[in-house]
Amino acid sequence: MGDERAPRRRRSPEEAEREILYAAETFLQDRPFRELTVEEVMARTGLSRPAFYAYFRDRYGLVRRMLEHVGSELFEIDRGWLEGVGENSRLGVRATLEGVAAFFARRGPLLRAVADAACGDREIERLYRFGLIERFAEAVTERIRKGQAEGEMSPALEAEAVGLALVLMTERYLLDTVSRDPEIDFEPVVEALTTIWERTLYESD
Amino acid sequence: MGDERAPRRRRSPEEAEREILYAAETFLQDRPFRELTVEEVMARTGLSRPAFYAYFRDRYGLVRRMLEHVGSELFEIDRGWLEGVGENSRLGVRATLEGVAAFFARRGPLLRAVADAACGDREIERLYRFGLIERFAEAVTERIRKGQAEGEMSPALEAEAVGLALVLMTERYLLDTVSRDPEIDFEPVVEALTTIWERTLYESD
DNA sequence: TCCTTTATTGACATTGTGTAAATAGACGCA
DNA sequence: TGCGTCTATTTACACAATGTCAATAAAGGA
Repeated sequence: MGDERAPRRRRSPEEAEREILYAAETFLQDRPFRELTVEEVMARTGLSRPAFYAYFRDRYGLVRRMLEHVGSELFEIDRGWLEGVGENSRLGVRATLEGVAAFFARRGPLLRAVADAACGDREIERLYRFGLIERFAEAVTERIRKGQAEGEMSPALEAEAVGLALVLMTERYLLDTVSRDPEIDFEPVVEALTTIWERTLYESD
Repeated sequence: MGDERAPRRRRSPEEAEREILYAAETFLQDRPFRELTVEEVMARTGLSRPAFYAYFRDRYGLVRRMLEHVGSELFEIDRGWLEGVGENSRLGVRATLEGVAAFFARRGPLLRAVADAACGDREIERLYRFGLIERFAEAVTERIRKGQAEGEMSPALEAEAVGLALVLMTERYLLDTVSRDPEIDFEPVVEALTTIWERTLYESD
Protein backbone atom coordinates (compact mmCIF):
# COMPACT_ATOMS: atom_id res chain seq x y z
CA MET A 1 0.00 0.00 0.00
CA GLY A 2 0.94 3.64 -0.43
CA ASP A 3 2.91 3.08 -3.60
CA GLU A 4 0.18 4.14 -5.99
CA ARG A 5 1.51 7.03 -8.05
CA ALA A 6 -0.67 9.76 -9.53
CA PRO A 7 -1.80 8.68 -13.00
CA ARG A 8 -0.42 10.74 -15.84
CA ARG A 9 -2.73 13.20 -17.41
CA ARG A 10 -2.27 13.97 -21.06
CA ARG A 11 -2.90 17.52 -22.29
CA SER A 12 -2.81 19.06 -25.71
CA PRO A 13 0.43 20.95 -26.29
CA GLU A 14 -1.51 24.21 -26.26
CA GLU A 15 -3.09 23.46 -22.92
CA ALA A 16 0.21 22.42 -21.39
CA GLU A 17 1.87 25.61 -22.58
CA ARG A 18 -0.96 27.71 -21.17
CA GLU A 19 -0.75 25.88 -17.87
CA ILE A 20 2.98 26.53 -17.59
CA LEU A 21 2.67 30.18 -18.58
CA TYR A 22 -0.11 30.66 -16.09
CA ALA A 23 2.00 29.14 -13.33
CA ALA A 24 4.89 31.43 -14.25
CA GLU A 25 2.72 34.54 -14.27
CA THR A 26 1.29 33.63 -10.90
CA PHE A 27 4.78 33.14 -9.57
CA LEU A 28 5.86 36.53 -10.88
CA GLN A 29 2.99 38.23 -9.15
CA ASP A 30 4.74 38.00 -5.82
CA ARG A 31 8.32 37.03 -6.50
CA PRO A 32 10.96 38.55 -8.77
CA PHE A 33 12.24 36.89 -11.92
CA ARG A 34 15.63 36.23 -10.36
CA GLU A 35 14.03 33.70 -8.00
CA LEU A 36 12.13 31.88 -10.68
CA THR A 37 13.44 28.36 -11.28
CA VAL A 38 12.09 25.76 -13.65
CA GLU A 39 11.48 23.46 -10.72
CA GLU A 40 9.38 25.98 -8.83
CA VAL A 41 7.28 26.87 -11.84
CA MET A 42 6.58 23.26 -12.70
CA ALA A 43 5.69 22.47 -9.10
CA ARG A 44 2.71 24.78 -9.64
CA THR A 45 1.50 22.66 -12.56
CA GLY A 46 0.50 19.01 -12.73
CA LEU A 47 3.60 18.32 -14.80
CA SER A 48 7.14 17.25 -14.05
CA ARG A 49 10.15 19.46 -14.44
CA PRO A 50 11.49 17.92 -17.67
CA ALA A 51 8.12 18.51 -19.35
CA PHE A 52 9.02 22.19 -19.24
CA TYR A 53 11.71 21.68 -21.85
CA ALA A 54 9.20 20.27 -24.31
CA TYR A 55 7.64 23.74 -24.47
CA PHE A 56 10.35 26.26 -23.62
CA ARG A 57 14.06 26.39 -24.28
CA ASP A 58 14.87 27.68 -20.78
CA ARG A 59 13.45 29.97 -18.13
CA TYR A 60 14.08 32.97 -20.35
CA GLY A 61 11.89 31.28 -22.95
CA LEU A 62 8.96 31.93 -20.64
CA VAL A 63 9.60 35.64 -20.78
CA ARG A 64 10.15 35.60 -24.52
CA ARG A 65 6.77 33.96 -24.97
CA MET A 66 5.05 36.43 -22.63
CA LEU A 67 6.61 39.29 -24.54
CA GLU A 68 5.09 38.00 -27.79
CA HIS A 69 1.69 37.82 -26.16
CA VAL A 70 1.61 41.49 -25.19
CA GLY A 71 2.73 42.49 -28.68
CA SER A 72 -0.78 43.40 -29.83
CA GLU A 73 -1.43 45.64 -26.84
CA LEU A 74 1.79 47.45 -27.52
CA PHE A 75 0.81 47.93 -31.11
CA GLU A 76 -2.38 49.66 -30.00
CA ILE A 77 -0.40 52.03 -27.85
CA ASP A 78 2.11 53.14 -30.39
CA ARG A 79 -0.61 53.60 -32.99
CA GLY A 80 -1.88 56.15 -30.50
CA TRP A 81 1.47 57.96 -30.62
CA LEU A 82 1.39 58.25 -34.34
CA GLU A 83 -2.21 59.18 -34.88
CA GLY A 84 -2.41 62.02 -32.43
CA VAL A 85 -0.83 64.51 -34.81
CA GLY A 86 -1.79 68.00 -35.88
CA GLU A 87 -3.19 70.64 -33.59
CA ASN A 88 -4.50 68.25 -30.97
CA SER A 89 -1.10 66.61 -30.54
CA ARG A 90 -0.20 68.64 -27.53
CA LEU A 91 -3.43 67.83 -25.77
CA GLY A 92 -2.87 64.19 -26.57
CA VAL A 93 0.35 63.95 -24.58
CA ARG A 94 -1.35 63.53 -21.23
CA ALA A 95 -3.94 61.12 -22.58
CA THR A 96 -1.29 58.97 -24.17
CA LEU A 97 0.86 58.94 -21.05
CA GLU A 98 -2.20 57.96 -19.04
CA GLY A 99 -2.70 55.03 -21.38
CA VAL A 100 0.92 53.99 -21.12
CA ALA A 101 0.84 54.30 -17.34
CA ALA A 102 -2.29 52.14 -17.20
CA PHE A 103 -0.51 49.54 -19.31
CA PHE A 104 2.54 49.55 -17.02
CA ALA A 105 0.24 49.16 -14.03
CA ARG A 106 -1.87 46.36 -15.50
CA ARG A 107 1.12 44.45 -16.83
CA GLY A 108 3.51 45.40 -14.04
CA PRO A 109 4.80 41.99 -12.99
CA LEU A 110 5.30 40.91 -16.57
CA LEU A 111 7.11 44.08 -17.60
CA ARG A 112 9.34 44.00 -14.57
CA ALA A 113 10.18 40.40 -15.35
CA VAL A 114 11.05 41.35 -18.90
CA ALA A 115 13.28 44.18 -17.74
CA ASP A 116 15.03 41.88 -15.27
CA ALA A 117 15.38 39.01 -17.71
CA ALA A 118 16.92 41.37 -20.24
CA CYS A 119 19.94 41.68 -17.95
CA GLY A 120 20.53 37.96 -18.07
CA ASP A 121 19.68 37.01 -21.62
CA ARG A 122 21.04 38.44 -24.82
CA GLU A 123 17.98 37.65 -26.88
CA ILE A 124 15.51 39.20 -24.48
CA GLU A 125 17.75 42.24 -24.24
CA ARG A 126 17.48 42.50 -28.02
CA LEU A 127 13.73 41.95 -28.15
CA TYR A 128 13.18 44.44 -25.39
CA ARG A 129 15.42 47.06 -26.85
CA PHE A 130 14.32 46.80 -30.45
CA GLY A 131 10.78 45.53 -30.09
CA LEU A 132 9.84 47.97 -27.39
CA ILE A 133 12.20 50.81 -26.59
CA GLU A 134 13.44 51.61 -30.08
CA ARG A 135 9.99 51.17 -31.52
CA PHE A 136 8.53 53.78 -29.24
CA ALA A 137 11.59 55.97 -29.56
CA GLU A 138 11.28 55.95 -33.33
CA ALA A 139 7.61 56.83 -33.15
CA VAL A 140 8.42 59.76 -30.90
CA THR A 141 11.31 60.87 -33.08
CA GLU A 142 9.02 60.78 -36.08
CA ARG A 143 6.49 62.90 -34.31
CA ILE A 144 9.08 65.41 -33.23
CA ARG A 145 10.22 65.74 -36.84
CA LYS A 146 6.63 66.26 -37.89
CA GLY A 147 6.11 68.83 -35.18
CA GLN A 148 9.24 70.65 -36.31
CA ALA A 149 8.09 70.63 -39.91
CA GLU A 150 4.81 72.19 -38.85
CA GLY A 151 6.53 74.86 -36.80
CA GLU A 152 4.94 73.49 -33.66
CA MET A 153 8.20 72.32 -32.09
CA SER A 154 11.60 73.96 -31.93
CA PRO A 155 13.91 72.94 -34.79
CA ALA A 156 16.76 73.01 -32.30
CA LEU A 157 15.59 69.74 -30.74
CA GLU A 158 17.78 66.75 -31.49
CA ALA A 159 14.79 64.66 -32.49
CA GLU A 160 16.40 61.25 -32.22
CA ALA A 161 18.33 61.81 -29.00
CA VAL A 162 15.44 63.56 -27.27
CA GLY A 163 12.99 60.88 -28.39
CA LEU A 164 15.12 58.10 -26.98
CA ALA A 165 15.78 59.94 -23.72
CA LEU A 166 12.08 60.64 -23.14
CA VAL A 167 11.12 57.05 -23.85
CA LEU A 168 13.79 55.65 -21.56
CA MET A 169 12.67 58.01 -18.83
CA THR A 170 9.05 57.02 -19.19
CA GLU A 171 9.83 53.31 -19.17
CA ARG A 172 12.10 53.40 -16.12
CA TYR A 173 9.99 55.78 -14.16
CA LEU A 174 6.78 53.82 -14.71
CA LEU A 175 8.52 50.51 -13.92
CA ASP A 176 9.66 52.12 -10.72
CA THR A 177 6.28 53.48 -9.69
CA VAL A 178 3.04 52.07 -11.10
CA SER A 179 4.49 48.70 -12.09
CA ARG A 180 5.90 48.19 -8.64
CA ASP A 181 2.61 49.07 -6.99
CA PRO A 182 -0.50 49.33 -9.19
CA GLU A 183 -2.48 50.73 -6.26
CA ILE A 184 -0.65 54.05 -6.04
CA ASP A 185 -2.14 57.29 -7.18
CA PHE A 186 -1.48 57.74 -10.89
CA GLU A 187 -2.15 61.44 -10.86
CA PRO A 188 1.22 62.83 -9.73
CA VAL A 189 3.08 60.21 -11.77
CA VAL A 190 1.33 61.14 -15.00
CA GLU A 191 1.49 64.82 -14.07
CA ALA A 192 5.28 64.72 -13.70
CA LEU A 193 5.81 62.88 -16.97
CA THR A 194 3.37 65.13 -18.82
CA THR A 195 5.17 68.21 -17.55
CA ILE A 196 8.53 66.98 -18.73
CA TRP A 197 7.25 65.87 -22.13
CA GLU A 198 5.30 69.03 -22.77
CA ARG A 199 7.92 71.47 -21.62
CA THR A 200 10.56 69.66 -23.60
CA LEU A 201 8.59 69.42 -26.80
CA TYR A 202 6.52 72.58 -26.73
CA GLU A 203 9.03 74.95 -25.26
CA SER A 204 7.26 77.69 -23.31
CA ASP A 205 4.74 76.67 -20.70
CA MET B 1 59.56 14.32 -15.69
CA GLY B 2 56.71 16.68 -16.58
CA ASP B 3 55.02 16.31 -13.24
CA GLU B 4 56.39 19.46 -11.69
CA ARG B 5 53.52 21.70 -10.78
CA ALA B 6 53.75 25.49 -10.64
CA PRO B 7 54.86 26.52 -7.13
CA ARG B 8 52.32 28.41 -5.08
CA ARG B 9 52.84 32.10 -4.73
CA ARG B 10 51.72 33.77 -1.54
CA ARG B 11 50.26 37.27 -1.69
CA SER B 12 49.07 39.64 0.97
CA PRO B 13 45.28 39.66 1.22
CA GLU B 14 45.24 43.18 -0.17
CA GLU B 15 47.27 42.21 -3.19
CA ALA B 16 45.15 39.15 -3.85
CA GLU B 17 41.98 41.20 -3.69
CA ARG B 18 43.41 43.78 -6.06
CA GLU B 19 44.50 41.06 -8.46
CA ILE B 20 41.02 39.53 -8.52
CA LEU B 21 39.29 42.88 -8.92
CA TYR B 22 41.64 43.79 -11.72
CA ALA B 23 40.89 40.52 -13.50
CA ALA B 24 37.17 41.13 -13.14
CA GLU B 25 37.39 44.68 -14.48
CA THR B 26 39.41 43.49 -17.44
CA PHE B 27 36.83 40.83 -18.10
CA LEU B 28 34.02 43.37 -17.99
CA GLN B 29 35.76 45.55 -20.53
CA ASP B 30 34.72 43.26 -23.32
CA ARG B 31 32.11 40.90 -21.95
CA PRO B 32 28.86 41.53 -20.09
CA PHE B 33 28.32 40.71 -16.44
CA ARG B 34 25.94 37.88 -17.27
CA GLU B 35 28.87 35.90 -18.74
CA LEU B 36 31.14 36.45 -15.79
CA THR B 37 31.77 33.27 -13.81
CA VAL B 38 34.06 32.82 -10.86
CA GLU B 39 36.04 30.29 -12.85
CA GLU B 40 36.70 32.67 -15.73
CA VAL B 41 37.73 35.51 -13.48
CA MET B 42 40.12 33.37 -11.49
CA ALA B 43 41.61 31.93 -14.66
CA ARG B 44 42.90 35.46 -15.30
CA THR B 45 44.74 35.48 -11.99
CA GLY B 46 47.48 33.23 -10.68
CA LEU B 47 45.01 31.82 -8.17
CA SER B 48 42.64 28.89 -8.10
CA ARG B 49 38.87 29.23 -8.18
CA PRO B 50 38.21 28.49 -4.49
CA ALA B 51 40.63 31.25 -3.48
CA PHE B 52 38.00 33.64 -4.76
CA TYR B 53 35.74 32.80 -1.85
CA ALA B 54 38.36 33.89 0.65
CA TYR B 55 37.88 37.45 -0.63
CA PHE B 56 34.34 37.69 -1.99
CA ARG B 57 31.05 36.12 -1.01
CA ASP B 58 30.03 35.43 -4.61
CA ARG B 59 30.29 36.99 -8.05
CA TYR B 60 27.97 39.77 -6.98
CA GLY B 61 30.45 40.52 -4.23
CA LEU B 62 32.84 41.73 -6.92
CA VAL B 63 30.34 44.31 -8.06
CA ARG B 64 29.52 45.34 -4.50
CA ARG B 65 33.20 45.98 -3.88
CA MET B 66 33.60 47.93 -7.13
CA LEU B 67 30.62 50.03 -6.21
CA GLU B 68 32.24 50.98 -2.91
CA HIS B 69 35.38 52.01 -4.73
CA VAL B 70 33.62 54.55 -6.93
CA GLY B 71 31.78 56.00 -3.97
CA SER B 72 34.16 58.91 -3.60
CA GLU B 73 33.89 59.91 -7.25
CA LEU B 74 30.14 59.89 -6.93
CA PHE B 75 30.34 62.05 -3.87
CA GLU B 76 32.28 64.65 -5.84
CA ILE B 77 29.61 64.70 -8.50
CA ASP B 78 26.64 65.19 -6.29
CA ARG B 79 28.41 67.88 -4.33
CA GLY B 80 28.46 69.62 -7.70
CA TRP B 81 24.68 69.31 -7.91
CA LEU B 82 24.17 70.95 -4.59
CA GLU B 83 26.71 73.72 -4.76
CA GLY B 84 25.70 75.15 -8.09
CA VAL B 85 22.81 77.09 -6.63
CA GLY B 86 21.68 80.66 -6.98
CA GLU B 87 21.77 82.62 -10.20
CA ASN B 88 24.36 80.50 -11.89
CA SER B 89 22.36 77.32 -11.35
CA ARG B 90 20.88 77.34 -14.80
CA LEU B 91 24.23 77.77 -16.47
CA GLY B 92 25.53 74.94 -14.33
CA VAL B 93 23.13 72.37 -15.76
CA ARG B 94 25.14 71.71 -18.88
CA ALA B 95 28.46 71.68 -17.04
CA THR B 96 27.14 69.22 -14.50
CA LEU B 97 25.66 66.96 -17.16
CA GLU B 98 28.98 67.06 -18.99
CA GLY B 99 30.66 65.87 -15.83
CA VAL B 100 28.16 63.11 -15.31
CA ALA B 101 28.47 62.03 -18.94
CA ALA B 102 32.25 61.92 -18.61
CA PHE B 103 31.86 59.76 -15.53
CA PHE B 104 29.52 57.35 -17.33
CA ALA B 105 31.98 57.15 -20.20
CA ARG B 106 35.07 56.60 -18.05
CA ARG B 107 33.36 54.04 -15.82
CA GLY B 108 31.14 52.56 -18.49
CA PRO B 109 31.90 48.86 -18.09
CA LEU B 110 31.67 49.06 -14.32
CA LEU B 111 28.39 50.97 -14.31
CA ARG B 112 26.86 48.65 -16.85
CA ALA B 113 27.91 45.71 -14.73
CA VAL B 114 26.32 47.28 -11.68
CA ALA B 115 23.08 47.91 -13.54
CA ASP B 116 23.04 44.33 -14.81
CA ALA B 117 23.99 42.80 -11.48
CA ALA B 118 21.19 44.75 -9.81
CA CYS B 119 18.69 42.59 -11.72
CA GLY B 120 20.12 39.44 -10.21
CA ASP B 121 20.98 40.42 -6.67
CA ARG B 122 18.74 41.97 -4.07
CA GLU B 123 21.53 43.71 -2.21
CA ILE B 124 23.07 45.34 -5.26
CA GLU B 125 19.62 46.43 -6.34
CA ARG B 126 19.32 48.14 -2.97
CA LEU B 127 22.78 49.71 -3.05
CA TYR B 128 22.25 50.94 -6.58
CA ARG B 129 18.82 52.31 -5.93
CA PHE B 130 19.52 53.99 -2.62
CA GLY B 131 23.22 54.69 -2.85
CA LEU B 132 23.04 56.10 -6.35
CA ILE B 133 19.65 56.79 -7.88
CA GLU B 134 17.81 58.02 -4.80
CA ARG B 135 20.83 59.99 -3.68
CA PHE B 136 20.95 61.94 -6.90
CA ALA B 137 17.18 62.17 -7.07
CA GLU B 138 17.06 63.69 -3.61
CA ALA B 139 19.75 66.20 -4.47
CA VAL B 140 17.77 67.24 -7.54
CA THR B 141 14.52 67.40 -5.61
CA GLU B 142 16.21 69.58 -3.05
CA ARG B 143 17.46 71.89 -5.72
CA ILE B 144 14.05 72.13 -7.35
CA ARG B 145 12.54 73.12 -4.00
CA LYS B 146 15.22 75.74 -3.58
CA GLY B 147 14.61 77.02 -7.08
CA GLN B 148 10.90 77.24 -6.36
CA ALA B 149 11.50 79.12 -3.13
CA GLU B 150 13.60 81.63 -5.02
CA GLY B 151 10.96 82.08 -7.70
CA GLU B 152 13.34 80.71 -10.28
CA MET B 153 11.34 77.56 -10.98
CA SER B 154 7.62 77.00 -11.36
CA PRO B 155 5.90 76.05 -8.09
CA ALA B 156 3.69 73.73 -10.15
CA LEU B 157 6.54 71.24 -10.54
CA GLU B 158 6.13 68.04 -8.53
CA ALA B 159 9.66 68.32 -7.17
CA GLU B 160 10.08 64.76 -6.01
CA ALA B 161 8.49 63.03 -8.99
CA VAL B 162 10.22 65.25 -11.53
CA GLY B 163 13.57 64.85 -9.78
CA LEU B 164 13.34 61.08 -9.86
CA ALA B 165 12.18 60.98 -13.47
CA LEU B 166 15.02 63.23 -14.65
CA VAL B 167 17.62 61.20 -12.79
CA LEU B 168 16.32 57.89 -14.12
CA MET B 169 16.34 59.31 -17.62
CA THR B 170 19.89 60.55 -17.32
CA GLU B 171 21.13 57.28 -15.91
CA ARG B 172 19.49 55.05 -18.53
CA TYR B 173 20.26 57.30 -21.43
CA LEU B 174 23.92 57.63 -20.55
CA LEU B 175 24.25 53.89 -19.90
CA ASP B 176 22.78 53.39 -23.32
CA THR B 177 25.06 55.81 -25.12
CA VAL B 178 28.40 56.92 -23.68
CA SER B 179 28.80 53.91 -21.37
CA ARG B 180 28.22 51.54 -24.24
CA ASP B 181 30.73 53.33 -26.44
CA PRO B 182 33.02 55.94 -24.84
CA GLU B 183 34.28 56.96 -28.29
CA ILE B 184 31.02 58.50 -29.47
CA ASP B 185 30.49 62.21 -29.74
CA PHE B 186 29.31 63.54 -26.40
CA GLU B 187 27.98 66.76 -27.82
CA PRO B 188 24.51 65.69 -29.01
CA VAL B 189 24.08 63.44 -25.99
CA VAL B 190 24.76 66.22 -23.52
CA GLU B 191 22.82 68.65 -25.66
CA ALA B 192 19.68 66.51 -25.59
CA LEU B 193 19.84 65.99 -21.84
CA THR B 194 20.55 69.64 -21.21
CA THR B 195 17.57 70.64 -23.30
CA ILE B 196 15.23 68.37 -21.40
CA TRP B 197 16.53 69.41 -17.99
CA GLU B 198 16.49 73.11 -18.74
CA ARG B 199 13.12 73.22 -20.41
CA THR B 200 11.61 71.18 -17.64
CA LEU B 201 13.06 73.17 -14.80
CA TYR B 202 13.19 76.66 -16.24
CA GLU B 203 9.98 76.65 -18.18
CA SER B 204 10.25 78.99 -21.19
CA ASP B 205 13.16 78.49 -23.53
C1' DT C 1 -8.36 -5.57 -29.21
C1' DC C 2 -4.30 -4.09 -31.07
C1' DC C 3 -1.39 -0.52 -32.88
C1' DT C 4 0.42 3.91 -33.58
C1' DT C 5 1.37 8.31 -31.92
C1' DT C 6 3.28 11.38 -28.78
C1' DA C 7 2.92 13.67 -24.21
C1' DT C 8 5.29 12.70 -20.18
C1' DT C 9 8.68 11.05 -17.05
C1' DG C 10 12.78 8.71 -14.66
C1' DA C 11 17.50 8.58 -14.84
C1' DC C 12 21.60 10.64 -16.24
C1' DA C 13 25.32 14.03 -17.61
C1' DT C 14 26.84 18.73 -16.97
C1' DT C 15 27.95 23.10 -15.15
C1' DG C 16 28.69 26.38 -11.75
C1' DT C 17 28.56 27.20 -6.78
C1' DG C 18 30.19 27.15 -2.16
C1' DT C 19 32.75 24.65 1.82
C1' DA C 20 36.27 22.43 4.64
C1' DA C 21 40.11 19.75 5.56
C1' DA C 22 44.78 19.29 3.99
C1' DT C 23 48.96 21.56 2.09
C1' DA C 24 52.80 24.58 1.74
C1' DG C 25 54.84 29.44 1.50
C1' DA C 26 56.74 33.03 4.50
C1' DC C 27 58.24 34.90 8.54
C1' DG C 28 59.96 35.00 13.51
C1' DC C 29 63.01 33.13 16.57
C1' DA C 30 66.66 30.15 18.60
C1' DT D 1 70.69 27.55 9.49
C1' DG D 2 67.01 24.94 11.10
C1' DC D 3 62.43 24.73 13.57
C1' DG D 4 57.71 26.02 14.41
C1' DT D 5 53.79 28.86 13.73
C1' DC D 6 50.56 31.23 10.94
C1' DT D 7 47.64 31.55 7.20
C1' DA D 8 47.17 31.91 2.10
C1' DT D 9 46.09 28.54 -1.06
C1' DT D 10 44.56 24.34 -2.99
C1' DT D 11 42.58 19.63 -3.43
C1' DA D 12 38.50 17.13 -2.87
C1' DC D 13 33.81 17.09 -2.01
C1' DA D 14 28.73 18.20 -1.56
C1' DC D 15 25.07 20.59 -3.70
C1' DA D 16 21.83 23.01 -6.67
C1' DA D 17 19.92 23.85 -11.02
C1' DT D 18 20.10 22.90 -15.79
C1' DG D 19 19.24 20.36 -20.00
C1' DT D 20 18.89 15.69 -22.51
C1' DC D 21 17.25 11.12 -23.82
C1' DA D 22 15.60 6.70 -23.83
C1' DA D 23 11.75 4.48 -21.80
C1' DT D 24 6.84 4.73 -20.49
C1' DA D 25 1.93 5.17 -20.83
C1' DA D 26 -2.30 7.84 -22.25
C1' DA D 27 -5.40 8.53 -26.10
C1' DG D 28 -7.40 7.76 -30.58
C1' DG D 29 -7.99 5.13 -34.88
C1' DA D 30 -8.34 0.80 -37.46
